[in-house]
This record gives sequence, structure tokens and C-alpha cells, in this order.
Amino acid sequence: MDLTGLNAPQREAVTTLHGPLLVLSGAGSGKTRVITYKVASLIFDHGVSPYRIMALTFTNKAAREMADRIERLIRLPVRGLLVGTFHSICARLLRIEKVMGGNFTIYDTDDQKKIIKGVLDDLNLSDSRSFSPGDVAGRISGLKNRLITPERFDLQIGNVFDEQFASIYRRYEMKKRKSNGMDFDDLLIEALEMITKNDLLRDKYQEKVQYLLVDEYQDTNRVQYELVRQLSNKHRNITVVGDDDQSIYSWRGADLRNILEFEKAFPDAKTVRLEQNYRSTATILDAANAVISRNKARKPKTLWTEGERGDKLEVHYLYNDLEEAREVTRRIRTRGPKSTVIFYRTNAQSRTLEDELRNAGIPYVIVGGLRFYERKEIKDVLAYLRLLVNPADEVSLARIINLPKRGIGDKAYASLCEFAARLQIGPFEALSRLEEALEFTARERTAFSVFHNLCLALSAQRQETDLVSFVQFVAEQSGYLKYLEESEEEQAGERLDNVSEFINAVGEYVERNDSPTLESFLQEVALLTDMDAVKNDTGEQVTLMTLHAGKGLEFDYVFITGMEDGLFPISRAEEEGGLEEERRLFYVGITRARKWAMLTHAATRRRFGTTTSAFPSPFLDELPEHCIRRIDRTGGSTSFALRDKPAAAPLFNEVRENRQAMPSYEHFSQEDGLLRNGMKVQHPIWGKGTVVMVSGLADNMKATIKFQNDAVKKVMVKYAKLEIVGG
DNA sequence: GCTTAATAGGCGCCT
DNA sequence: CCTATTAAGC
Ligand SMILES: Nc1ncnc2c1ncn2[C@@H]1O[C@H](COP(=O)(O)OP(=O)(O)OP(=O)(O)O)[C@@H](O)[C@H]1O
Repeated sequence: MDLTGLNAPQREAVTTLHGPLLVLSGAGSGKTRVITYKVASLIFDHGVSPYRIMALTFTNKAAREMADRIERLIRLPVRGLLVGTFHSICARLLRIEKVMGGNFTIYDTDDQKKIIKGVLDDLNLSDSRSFSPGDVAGRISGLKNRLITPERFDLQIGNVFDEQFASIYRRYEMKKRKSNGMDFDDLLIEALEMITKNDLLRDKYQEKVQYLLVDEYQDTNRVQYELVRQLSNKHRNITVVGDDDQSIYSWRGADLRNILEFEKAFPDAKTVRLEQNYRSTATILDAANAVISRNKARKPKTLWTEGERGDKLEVHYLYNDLEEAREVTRRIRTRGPKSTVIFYRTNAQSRTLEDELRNAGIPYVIVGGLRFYERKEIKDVLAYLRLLVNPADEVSLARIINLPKRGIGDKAYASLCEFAARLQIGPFEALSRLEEALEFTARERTAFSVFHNLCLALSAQRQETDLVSFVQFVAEQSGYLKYLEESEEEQAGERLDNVSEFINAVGEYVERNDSPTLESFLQEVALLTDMDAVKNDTGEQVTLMTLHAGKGLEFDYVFITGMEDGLFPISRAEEEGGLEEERRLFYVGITRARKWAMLTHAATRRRFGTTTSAFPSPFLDELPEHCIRRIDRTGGSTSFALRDKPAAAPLFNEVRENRQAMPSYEHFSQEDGLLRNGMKVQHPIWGKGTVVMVSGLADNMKATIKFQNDAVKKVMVKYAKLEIVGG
């Protein structure tokens, strides 16, 4: 195969076939390309069967792209190659090996919270402030990522709180199991158990996986590490690529030690470093390198480019979030929407941007936030399908037993569950033994049996038709479509459209797969994010997403919005290492850009419906001045008056140090860097004026200026870009 | 059991 | 600001 698309170290990584290999390198250095070429070369040059190669990516989209690119490199369709995310590949193995019958339901965060809510109710902890379903879910996931089972947790109980939590955790696991369901963490854990506890299966998969390749290795967690070890244990041909500076998922259990200590875990490992960046301009790289070099916990690396210097990045200081959105929109209008991304730290920030883009008639697509498959109407239809595949699924049953309304309210459902518990069966199974129950009212009994007959009818139809017609049949016969049609709700029309779109998606799935089944469709869908539907940078539309979602992508033009202290870095990131992770996130953001980037700060922003003000992000001070142009459009007084309030003290000591280290501003030419009363200055917006008062020190220096039109403004010297025109 | 109105509470990132 | 949940009324 033609390896001329690779530089020397890349080629070395690709041609190192045997043993453990680590590629640890900075952004845009061609790590993903190494994996792609290596897989292609293994198949094409070395005759390795695609069935013997497993490649793990971070998103489904990355997996699909990789598979496409491999086929293009080989110029042949490839069958049997295992490319996917850890979660999707694990789900697939578990289904194939019929773990939990193979028809398990994958519970997303929403389902998970419902189970936990039920548990809290059972344990009378619902109104305990210490336990909210979301918190509990997060804590449970944290434990599971570290392979701490309820039994193991029991051993480390230290107080009453732990004890209560332990019983929640235990009961959650029990309920989930009763429903034949798995949460996201279970997919990895169960797959790991499967290959560690079952000798036959271990041999099978260790033998099968002749080559294992992992992208974005810096964001793998403990369980994923164990999986990697197990799967590569026989052939030991393991290639991992990653960048410790781009590790941004520690809150989800990602453990940097996996990549930093790879050589310890695999002592015979070879390490390759890629140092040439093929993505960004020199200016972008300078800026990114300067920022990331402030982190202490990292492996230093070199990153250079042969590319041109490119334009300076721009840092805009704006009055509020609306102005920010307008400024971004204005830039996009002149340049066009092609290959442009707008990043933000939190999903809630997208709305203002969206509104402005819509007003300006600029096409855009939002990635993240509410996933398509998380919409209510989609989850409703999915619940019917899940229940038919897995009748033990109590979350789905509870969701649709009275949707549309069938006269089975909370009370009736509760008494069904009680009856079921007495028989030690699930509530769905109980529906087929109604005659044994004495407690139901005549009305309830009829309602139950009508619902039960409906399910039987739907189930019977499943064998009769193809998948698409079946899903259509379910949507109709369940009465759900009718319910939407008759709904008075404003969004009812949109919901109906979404259901049709969902049915189209079933069609696409059927076309894409050799042996489509409802089971595999449901499991695939549970792991899809709407990242996966995003066109690769080609479309004539702007992409909006969080910085986290940007990992691994590239765009010509990058906008990073919301550069405010408390928002980015986010104020909650105060725990150990939190600031460094925020900085890595900033690094990831900047390095997505090929040509140019613009960063915006809004002095005030609407949050929770009220206006809040914030200091500029300390990260803005970490950018070398020769890489950037600062533009202040706050209009002087208003926003910076707010800065006088002591409310928002800098969050991090480290930040404060950085600030002091950074007082060089190009428009600020006086040797001692001080303005004096009576000086004549030029302000970019307000024009010429005379300094009447100076207050504050260093970065907090403020000048009160009387302008020629007699307006008196107080401005932050640091940002106002004052030019001294006479003393 | 169902509908409507009031209000609590949320926003950190995601498989 | 938005949505999701709860209380009150039918
Ligand atoms: N040897 C090469 N010659 C030319 N272009 C290359 C080479 N290697 C990679 N590229 C290009 O550089 C860009 C970045 O490559 P790639 O995505 O593989 O890097 P990466 O290290 O995985 O990046 P990141 O870690 O930032 O996601 C891509 O556009 C890719 O096509």
C-alpha cells in the first residue's frame, strides 16, 4: 500500500506490526491517520483478516469515518472489521454471546434516574436532600468505573450516609437486573466479566483479536483499560494513540494514568512521537502551545508546522451575550458558514447564538443537548419496542402502560406491581395471570386485560412482517399516533414528524445491516449520539457544539464563546486538577482550527433568567500577545463598572499569578505602564479624551476619561486599547 | 383518574 | 429563561 501520505514517524508506527505501541503526540499530528493507515495496511499488505482486527474509537461517527477511509485506502469493501466505540462493541459482543439473554435493554441516563427515583421512593429517601437521582446516578457510575460493586462498597462504609447510599446502590442494581437492563457502565463491565470469568469465551476473543487499536486513549477509564489488557493478552499487538493534553473526560472516569503509564503496563512497549502538525497555522499553534504549557501535570511535547503563520486570532470583549452572538454572526455573514464551528462550554449557551443565526438567515446545525433519541415521542415509541423485545423491562412498561390514556393510573399500576411482587414475577408477566388476583376493581381488570391483549397482538405481528412495517404497526395499533394526532399541544405536529423520521431511521438501519434485528437496532440506537449524524465539515452550515463534543474534529474557522471566569473555566471545576482539565479543554478548542479562531467574552450574560456579570476568562491572559488582536467593544463604562464589585474574586490562586505575569499590551506604550492624570489618550470607540482619574493596580487599573464630546467614562485600561497621544 | 395551574429548581461536560 | 414536577380542582 502507498504510505506516502505519512511522515517518517507515522510510517514507523504503521509498520511496527508486533507488540505494544504507544503514539503519544499533540493535536493535529496525525494520530488518527496512523490508526487508519495501520488497519488498511494490515489488511492490504499483510493479508490479515479484517475479522481479526478491532479498532476502538471515541464516537460512532469517528468509527464510521475510519471504516470509510480504510475502504478508500484499500479500494475494496471490507467485511467483518470490528470498528466502533467501546460501548457499541461491548454491546455487540454481549448480544452475540447471549449474555442476559442477548435481549437486554440499554438504559440511558434518563431511564437510570427513573429507576433511582423508584429506589428512593422504596427506601423513603425521596425527600432527603442528600440524595437526588442525578447525584446518585453520578456517584454510582463513579464507583462502577472503578469496578466497585455494591458488595465491595459495603466493606468501606464509614457513616450513616454511606450506609444509606449502599442500600440505594444495591437496590438499583437489583431493580436493573430484574428489568434485564444494563446501564452504560454495565456494557463495559459485563463484557469484561464475560471474558475474564468464562475461559472458553476468553480464549475465543483473545484468539480473535490479533490486532487491537485504540484512538483517543487518554480518555479511557479503568474498565476500558482492563478490557484492552484482556483482549490483547494473547497476541499482544496493541496500538494506542492519544494526547494527555486532550484528556477532558475525567469526570466520566477517564484516567490519565492509562496513557501516562502505558509503558509500565506493557514493559516491552515501543513509543513513537509525532511532532509535526498538519492542521493549523503557526499562529494557532503558538497560541495553543503557550496555553497548554501552563499545565504542570503533563508530558512536555514539541509541535511544529511547516504551514504559514496565518492571521492573528482575535479576542473580543463584548457588552453582553446578545452582542457576542451578533459579533459572531456578523463575522460568519462576511465569511460564509463553510467549515465553521461555534464552541461553548455549556449547552445552555446555544440558544442566543441560535436566535441570532436564525435572524441572519445563516444555516446552522446544533450538536448535542437533547439527542434525537431522547425526545419524548421517540422514547415513547422506543418503549413499546423495548417492552416487546424485553418484557421484563419495567422502565418501559411504566412509561407506556398508560400512554395513550387507558385508565391505568399510578394507583392501578402500583397495585399491579404489588400483585406481581406477591407472585414473585414481573408486572408484565402478571398481566397474564390476572385471574389469580382478587384485589383489582372491575375497571382495572378490564384496562389491564385490554393492554395485555394489545401487547400480545403487537408481539404476534412481529414475526409476520419486516422491521419497518412492524414499527409502523406498533406506532399505529398502540394508539400512539392517534394520540399525537388528536393532541392539542402546539408541538404535536413536530412530534409526529419526528416519529416518521424515526421510522425512516429504522429503514436506514435495515439497509445498512446484513442481518437486521429489532434487538440490535434498539441497542444501537441507545448508544447513538447526534454527534454521529453530523456531516464532516462539508455542509454549507455552521456547526454549534460544546467544546467537549469538538474533540477529534477540525474546522477552518473556530469561534469560542463565553470566555468568562466562572463559565470557562467553569466555577465548579475547583477540585484538584479541575483547572488544568479546563485548560486542556481550551487547548482542544483552539487546536480544532485550521486557519483562524476568534474568542469572545461577554461582560454580562443572562443566566437563569437574570443578568449576571463576569470577569474575562483567565485563559485569555495566557495567550501570547503576538498571536492575538484584542478588541474591546464593551463600550467602556457600563460593563466595567460592574468589575468594581468585589463579588467575583478570581477563583484560582494560580490564575492570579498568571495575571500578574502578563501585563504586556501592545497599545500601551509608556515605559512604566502607567497612565497619569491629565494625559491625552485615544480610545478606539470614544475618540480623544483626557485622563481625569486613575485607580486600581496592574490588570485592575481603571481610568476615568473625559472625552471630547464631554462624556465621562470609566474604562478598564487593560482592555480599552488606549493610545497615549500626548502627556 | 385526568386536567390545569402553580412553583421548584436547574446549567457541566457525555456513553 | 425553560422544563419538570406537584398541588388543586374537576
Ligand atoms: N502525514 C501527513 N501529511 C499530510 N497531512 C496529514 C498527515 N497526517 C495527518 N494529516 C492531516 O492532519 C490533520 C490531523 O490529523 P489527525 O486527525 O489524524 O490528527 P490527530 O493527531 O488525531 O489530531 P487530534 O489529536 O487533534 O484530534 C488531518 O486533516 C489529517 O488529514
